[in-house]
Amino acid sequence: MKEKYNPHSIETKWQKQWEETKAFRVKEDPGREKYYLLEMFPYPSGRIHMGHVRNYTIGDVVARYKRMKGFNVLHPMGWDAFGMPAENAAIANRVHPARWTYDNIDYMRTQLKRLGFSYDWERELATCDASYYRWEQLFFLRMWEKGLVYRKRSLVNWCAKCQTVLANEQVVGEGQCWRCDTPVQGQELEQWFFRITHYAEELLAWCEKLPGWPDKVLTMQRNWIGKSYGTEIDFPLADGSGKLTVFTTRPDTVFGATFMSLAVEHPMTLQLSRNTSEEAAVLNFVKKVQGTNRRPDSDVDLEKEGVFTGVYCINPATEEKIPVFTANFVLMGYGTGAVMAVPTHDQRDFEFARKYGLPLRVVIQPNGEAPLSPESMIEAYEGPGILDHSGPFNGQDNETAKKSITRYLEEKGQGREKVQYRLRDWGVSRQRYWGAPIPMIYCERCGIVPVKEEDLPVLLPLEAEITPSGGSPLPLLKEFIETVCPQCQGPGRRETDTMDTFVESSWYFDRYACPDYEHGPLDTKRVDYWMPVDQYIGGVEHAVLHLLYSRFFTKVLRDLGWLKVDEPFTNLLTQGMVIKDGSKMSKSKGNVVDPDQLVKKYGADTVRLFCLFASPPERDLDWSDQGVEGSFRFIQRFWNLALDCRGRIAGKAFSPEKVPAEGAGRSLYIKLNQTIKKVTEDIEDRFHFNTAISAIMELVNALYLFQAEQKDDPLKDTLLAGGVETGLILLSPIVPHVSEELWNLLGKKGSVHRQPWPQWDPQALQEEEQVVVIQVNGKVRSRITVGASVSEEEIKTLALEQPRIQEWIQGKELGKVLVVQRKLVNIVVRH
RNA sequence: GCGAGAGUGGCGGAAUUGGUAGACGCACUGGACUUAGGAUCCAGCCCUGGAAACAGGGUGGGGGUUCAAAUCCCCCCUCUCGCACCA
Repeated sequence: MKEKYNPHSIETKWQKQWEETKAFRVKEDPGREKYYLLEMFPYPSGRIHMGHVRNYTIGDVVARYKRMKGFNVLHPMGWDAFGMPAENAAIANRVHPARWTYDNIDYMRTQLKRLGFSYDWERELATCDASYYRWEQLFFLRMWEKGLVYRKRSLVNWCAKCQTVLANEQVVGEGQCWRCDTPVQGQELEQWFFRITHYAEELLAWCEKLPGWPDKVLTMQRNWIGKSYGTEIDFPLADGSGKLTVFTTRPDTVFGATFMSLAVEHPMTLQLSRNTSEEAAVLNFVKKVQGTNRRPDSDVDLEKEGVFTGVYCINPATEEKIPVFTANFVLMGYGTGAVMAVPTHDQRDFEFARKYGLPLRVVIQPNGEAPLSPESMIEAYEGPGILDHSGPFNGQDNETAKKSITRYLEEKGQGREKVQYRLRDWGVSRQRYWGAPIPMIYCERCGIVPVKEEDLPVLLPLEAEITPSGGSPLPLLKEFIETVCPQCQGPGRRETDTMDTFVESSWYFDRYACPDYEHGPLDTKRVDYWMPVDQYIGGVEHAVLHLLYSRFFTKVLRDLGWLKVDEPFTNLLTQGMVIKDGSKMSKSKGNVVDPDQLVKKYGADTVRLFCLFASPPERDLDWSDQGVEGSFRFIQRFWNLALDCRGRIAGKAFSPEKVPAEGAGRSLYIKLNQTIKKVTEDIEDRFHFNTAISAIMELVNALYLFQAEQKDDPLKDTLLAGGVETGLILLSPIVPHVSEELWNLLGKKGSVHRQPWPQWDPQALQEEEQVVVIQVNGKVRSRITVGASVSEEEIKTLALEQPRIQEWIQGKELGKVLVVQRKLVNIVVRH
């Protein structure tokens, strides 16, 4: 009697066994080659979603595959456990964020275990544990000592809903909060910053040395860092009271600068207009601009506006007096917040000049075209050309002029070459409760004083009451705030801001190497063994956020002496989203598929199989309930095959020497080896599990036929045994439970997961008979089957002899006959 | 506007270096088994013509290179993602 495939009993049984035997625990072993496979850890939001299932299934297949290939595989899991949702839940359900978070972790852990992922659960960590974040506080102190942390008053991004500041990287779309989509407002606040700009050049340079990363991600990072070469030019104020400095990538156009524009936030804007007749107008304008959203809409450009500040400065090239404006389109956050305006060669300045009747002077004439004149121009000319109206530089081409004018200004002491980055420092202060406290103290006498290292951790007080208003309760908590200044022993006040949760996720992968280490953040010996991560897998939405921060942090920890690696992730796989009915799964769309229910209905193996089979990992996965049924059917099909021939193959050991030299047995053997090769290469080289699975399906189809047609031959039974067992091994990383069960039911010893990964027999692939396609003028007209020993010359002859081919070439002039690798013959004829 | 990626049957997707377009699966159609089938097995399944053999067309559109193009080159269209007044 054949057992029925019952996924639940099988899966519970093996999961229990893996758990009890700690099957996936790893130890550092310098004698073995390591492989560190990591998936982006989840935020414990309550339940896992299909995106997690997909991400972790992809990772698990690779981890299991690498283990079978003999690597010492680190495959850990943990929780990105600080963050806003816990506070929101606290308000909504009157439950403490800690309680909510740890309950979620407990539930989600069981969900992950039900999917059969091969994690070393002994390395599990949660970033909200003091045993984790205490080290982050230590990093903060050391970075402070090195000048990599500083406090500064500046214009920051404020999310009114989350009631906190956001980093530039966390402002997404059209200026919205990455978490809640609320439009972000600008606010002037004093904040803690990490000096990521110190590493701008290195972060950029290493983009060239990460061949295992997708180009898309590297491009996004390069653009985000945004390096450009240009010149800083000083424009003295006309009254001699100082100067304004601009950054420009077009120093070649400086002779055309007929006015200047300052950002409304530029410190000089209000200062210059003070006590002039323009003061009121400027003040008005600044207020008005700051009150509006200045991000241009996707389709309509914001109209350029500005007002005269009442003062003039001197163009250092022309020595002319030019007016200084403040304008709504000048950004304070880039360059110096002041720009020289060249209306003829910059579209924004052109529009501005036309609106306010400011003078235009053409200083670049396009090559070989009619010369430009200010009267006839309808838009700015931003292309290359020859200098005009530029004094001694007339006649130079503009690229040369960039250098010569910069040199000229340098000699005058009014300019210098400048490399400008778009990247700005990482604001890490969050006005939130559920995060790692920033270990700093304010003292009236000593100013800002770091907490002493021996006093770490600064514990997040768990007795805090979350207020329904949504603000952080920390500033209200006397026991927390009131402390002693470590320097003068006088009264001190603790920093109540917590750290951005992206700080925690910037080094968790290092801590997995030694999650239990108590003498420091990282145990050098273990971390050096495991780092860097060989393969990192996660969503592309972190292309600049988490992935840039992690790269930065790795370099910081290296420079602080805790790490030896320059980069954290050697290879990166960004998986696509899970889509249903044309859009991303979301509660609001109502197209969410619950992993729990699927596992309940079909079992984890089916869910895993479908996630891998439906599309290659980097593409979006289109969810299909019928597709899931198909995956379930395939598992059953394999189950039935294995058990149907259990009697025939029991105790029969496969050996390649016994394979028949020809016939159905030989074909099956060839198919088997083709499958091993295809599956191995698809997993190893490109993570294309979908095609790996198709190949196994083909093998199963072949085994079915073979089993039905080839009977009464013990030799064929051993071949069948070899086919079924190899199929099981190939499938085991994908559907681990059912493969282990069948391995057992077939009476095989040990665990299928401990089997070495099969190798293909290259001989078998070579000697295969080939179908050769015969084309006439590129169109397929016939096919012949040839053996391995047939030469190209013979194939050519055979092809021409074919009656069907004769019909096509008869009476025509025979041209070239091309033979391609025993695959194809193309006969060229003219008529 | 700039940058990146994609466009292949009714659907998800194959075709790895230019060499049989549509593997594998889903859906659908027919058949077998059956009291029954929403189980299982077998077969068919790009379009047009044809009973079939076969012929012609076909990978977003147009052009080109080549014995041969989904694949390479040029132009255009559509979609997705990222950045976006960056001086």
